[in-house]
Amino acid sequence: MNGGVATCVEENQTETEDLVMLHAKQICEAAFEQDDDDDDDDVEEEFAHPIPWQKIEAEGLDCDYSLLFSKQEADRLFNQLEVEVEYFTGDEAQVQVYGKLYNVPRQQATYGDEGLMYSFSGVHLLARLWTPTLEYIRDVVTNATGQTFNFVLINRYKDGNDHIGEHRDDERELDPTCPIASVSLGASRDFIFRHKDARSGSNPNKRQIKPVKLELAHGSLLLMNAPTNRHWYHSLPVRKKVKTPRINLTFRRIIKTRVKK
DNA sequence: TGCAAAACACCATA
DNA sequence: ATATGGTGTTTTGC
Repeated sequence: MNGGVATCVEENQTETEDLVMLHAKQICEAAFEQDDDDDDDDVEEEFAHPIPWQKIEAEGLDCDYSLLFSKQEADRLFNQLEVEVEYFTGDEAQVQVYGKLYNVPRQQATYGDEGLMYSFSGVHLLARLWTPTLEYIRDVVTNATGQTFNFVLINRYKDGNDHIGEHRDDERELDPTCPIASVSLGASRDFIFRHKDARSGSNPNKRQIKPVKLELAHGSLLLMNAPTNRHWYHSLPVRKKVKTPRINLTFRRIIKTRVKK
């Protein structure tokens, strides 16, 4: 994940806010340029075609982005997941905020190793067993990153109205040394990081830190390395123009906790 | 082209 | 984890 890094960072055009925006198309072009004539003869076969990674860095933020799947394969994986994945329904699809119950504005599912417990919105649940497609994607991600994962959270955004608010991923039961690997399939969506000290409210230490905006493309992989999750919140905002679904898979390594008797 | 309305985005709040 | 409303910006359509 340290291979040739193309500079695709461009300042946003607006004068009111100059945020960093990475455009998927540029990343895509850079990736394929890189791939064309890069055949080193003396590397081992399985590493003969390393993926070009785009490094994304800011104060306390460290991510790597790449196109992991061709359009053809990403299409195939998307279609298979649309058949295979069983999403939460009923209570598990609801959340209570300020005393009111809401349906979460997306669909969610969790899969992982046998018997793996995880906490979600305060309750402890058992992950479903991996499906063949999920195992395949997990293994491709492992080959690309050298990291192993025992759990995946799936979020499905049926269109641009589905979204997720600003949050950090719960660290308590996550292996802090393992990055979170986020695979995107389907509609391309904006993804926004905001530093915790840049958030408003009663923050005595409020600082002016620019958000980092990415566009997560069909077939892409975003690696969120430590300590990103400690300092930066992230969200997937509403985008009314988006009319087609996106499936996001976040692979994690969960530390198995002792079950109380 | 220029304007006004509609749609969208962002932030604060509950 | 949310939706909602106020405010400011961008897009649309005439």
